[in-house]
Amino acid sequence: MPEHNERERLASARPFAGLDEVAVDDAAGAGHRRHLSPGETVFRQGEPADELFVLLEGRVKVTQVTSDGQQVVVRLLGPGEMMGCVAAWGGGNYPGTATAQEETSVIGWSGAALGRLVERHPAIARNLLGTVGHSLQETQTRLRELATERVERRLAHALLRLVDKEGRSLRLTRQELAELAGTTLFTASRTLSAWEAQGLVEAGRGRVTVRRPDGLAALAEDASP
Amino acid sequence: MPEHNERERLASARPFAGLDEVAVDDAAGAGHRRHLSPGETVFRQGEPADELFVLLEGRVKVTQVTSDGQQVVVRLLGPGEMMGCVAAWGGGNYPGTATAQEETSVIGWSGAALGRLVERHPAIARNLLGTVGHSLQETQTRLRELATERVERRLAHALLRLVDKEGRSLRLTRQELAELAGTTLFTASRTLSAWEAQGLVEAGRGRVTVRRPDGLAALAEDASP
DNA sequence: CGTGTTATTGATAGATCTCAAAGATGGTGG
DNA sequence: CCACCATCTTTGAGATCTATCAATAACACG
Repeated sequence: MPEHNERERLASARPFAGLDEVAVDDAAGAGHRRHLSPGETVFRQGEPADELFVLLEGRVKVTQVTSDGQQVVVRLLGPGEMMGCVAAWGGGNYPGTATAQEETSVIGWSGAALGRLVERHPAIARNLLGTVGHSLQETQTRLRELATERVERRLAHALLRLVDKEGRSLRLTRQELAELAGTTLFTASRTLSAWEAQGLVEAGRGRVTVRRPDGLAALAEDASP
Repeated sequence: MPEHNERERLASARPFAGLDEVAVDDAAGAGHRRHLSPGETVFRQGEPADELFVLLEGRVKVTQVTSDGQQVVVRLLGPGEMMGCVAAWGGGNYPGTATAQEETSVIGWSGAALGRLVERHPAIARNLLGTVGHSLQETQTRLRELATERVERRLAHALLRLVDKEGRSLRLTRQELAELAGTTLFTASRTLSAWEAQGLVEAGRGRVTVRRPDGLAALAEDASP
């Protein structure tokens, strides 16, 4: 409903950063909105990737499942972030599933609409490239962590990344945290318990509050406690 | 030396796929060549990312090291592939180190030159986006594998990916294979020994030949032997 | 106050890493 | 042509982390 608010959101979203009002309005006009309740999906893994989305309001989780049912959290998104970028270059199918975590609204553009938009405002192309590239770097970093680091450190890194994006009060289950760090619910729970005993975090049902980010950072970087 | 050959290489490289001759020549003219012997680096982790490169000839390995010295192979590149794409959007520093594995020649463009090139030939922007996006997808897949799969499967996947790109005869050490799959030299060696006993592969010093890709695929996908 | 989800904790087994030692391999220079 | 060297590889034994399984507890919600 609040058009004004929506434009602000778009203007602060990565793909449209630094664009003038005209361009943002043009983009806003070309896209179409969609509202989702918790549990509904923006797109599903394997579907043809025909649209690119920007999250206006709410939180979205992007997951990938293996053939045998195991799940990984690929990304957690907050307002202003982009998803489904495969659509931008006609890349076939969505590689993951995007699920709303709370009341969420998104705005989406079809590949064709996006093409026209980029033609009118070439800066968008550069922004898109930067956004995707940024994701690539973050993913490569996670890859390196997963390949070389122990579970406790990976958990610390995962939490710290979330704190950077969303603040110290995080709303996620142990299961989700585990999938982010590539471990199991049980190990995540044990680790959080230990950290809570050390006063590093405060944990509740579906909730983790980081008390001492510096303490976690020490765990994540260094070896010694 | 062979300008003709070079243009063919560029034209078949992902960032320039589908472009007309004029554009390819323009790109070739704007970039500058560099030759590297085994062990020399195209760029190093942490250096300011000022150039984007396309590999014309040879093989290049991109690695990332952790603060405590552990190493991961982020990518292995063959002719026509792109590296250092961070430079395309002024993204700060190279996240990894690119090392020549054999006699190698590359062509590079500064961020500014690339900007001008994209202005003259907008299709390049779309190609770049597609290339980076493709890397992102592949990286996310590896991430999922690393998070959910056992070492043997990860090794199988790593080999299969290489076979797809370079054929059945691969030139890599156990160490490199291990870093690709996120495991140790020792486990990689043991696994290859087992596979060799089953006739799946043939291994030598710095060399792996895949005899039965289907057999590896069965290991990688399914659970049963 | 049930009821279903989420979290905790313990015991156990198994995969994988670590460390150590020895065996191949291929290139190089005398 | 051969001996030598650095590098790569194999294999074993033990330690350790982490997943797995099972049982219980805490929580939120209608």
